[in-house]
Amino acid sequence: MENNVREMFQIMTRRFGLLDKNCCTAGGLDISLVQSHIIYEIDRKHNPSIQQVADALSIDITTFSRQVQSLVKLRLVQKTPLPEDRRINILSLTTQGKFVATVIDEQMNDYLKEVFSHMSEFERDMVINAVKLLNESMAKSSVCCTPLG
Amino acid sequence: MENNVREMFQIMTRRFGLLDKNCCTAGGLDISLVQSHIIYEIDRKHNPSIQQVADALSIDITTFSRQVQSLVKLRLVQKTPLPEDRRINILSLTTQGKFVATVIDEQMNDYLKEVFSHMSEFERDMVINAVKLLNESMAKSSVCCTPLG
DNA sequence: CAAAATACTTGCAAAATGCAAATAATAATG
DNA sequence: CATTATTATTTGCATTTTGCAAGTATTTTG
Repeated sequence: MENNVREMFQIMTRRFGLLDKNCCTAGGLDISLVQSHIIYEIDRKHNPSIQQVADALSIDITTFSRQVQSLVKLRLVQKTPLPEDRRINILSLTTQGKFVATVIDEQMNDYLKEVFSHMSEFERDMVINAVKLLNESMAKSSVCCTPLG
Repeated sequence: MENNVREMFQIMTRRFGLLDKNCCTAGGLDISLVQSHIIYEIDRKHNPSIQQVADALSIDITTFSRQVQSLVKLRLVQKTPLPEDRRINILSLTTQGKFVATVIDEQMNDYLKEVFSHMSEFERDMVINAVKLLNESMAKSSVCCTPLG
């Protein structure tokens, strides 16, 4: 039993990773896994800086800088220097970028809905509570993942 | 509430992905995320072929072929042609490879133990049941992840 | 104001990726 | 039984991604 716990988490993680990998074609563009995470994070945070998003996703800042450049080139993301500290660049989604974020979000929600359709309502609530609990516990953990939240 | 569901899953997935990213230094070697997944899968399956592992991990077969080559070079993995069909190469872990798999496994289990330590026993059981249920439902899903199990 | 710190970018060189094509072995067909 | 698929894996090649070291620009600190 104890032995299976890691296996269960490994499989679950891999499945969600896979889902991401298949993601995403949106608005006629092929979005990579990393790009979809970046778009998601910019959408979620309120005017994040480059550094903040890189930290949140644990991506090396130099790699991230270039990822942002390519998203800017695709006209999905905008960089705006912060007036009160011009070292800092604020990231935001363009209209096109918001559209892509919405499409990806719908795809993910459809998938989650489909997965939940194989459960009873009781089970569905249990799973949601469990994931919430897991996130809270991981946030408390000293081992990993402090930047996330 | 509905809105938060995807967010919860996104955060959870990212956290477990992160954990993997930090993983692993084992036996004096730095193991990449992809390598740790490959080692895990070879350990888990019984004498898998190259094709089988590539499918299980949804890695392009040509990329995977080269990943295996580098793991062979690191003396963590062995390729053995199958006698009854010499097109097929069976993968197995060397002693060193098994050691690395064990070290990674212990790290992951320690982490899970730490995460669960922030919960009651009741909550822990709920989370484990929920993850099991999730995996079963994802397996039933038509959208994603059929090769996994 | 000079030195240190912060936010970000660029130069490289190494690694990873994936399509197309090759090789090698087996299975299927006529 | 020779020929043609089919399957498993590898290599060529060109592109992309990655991350360290070093750079620029701006702000903070002493």
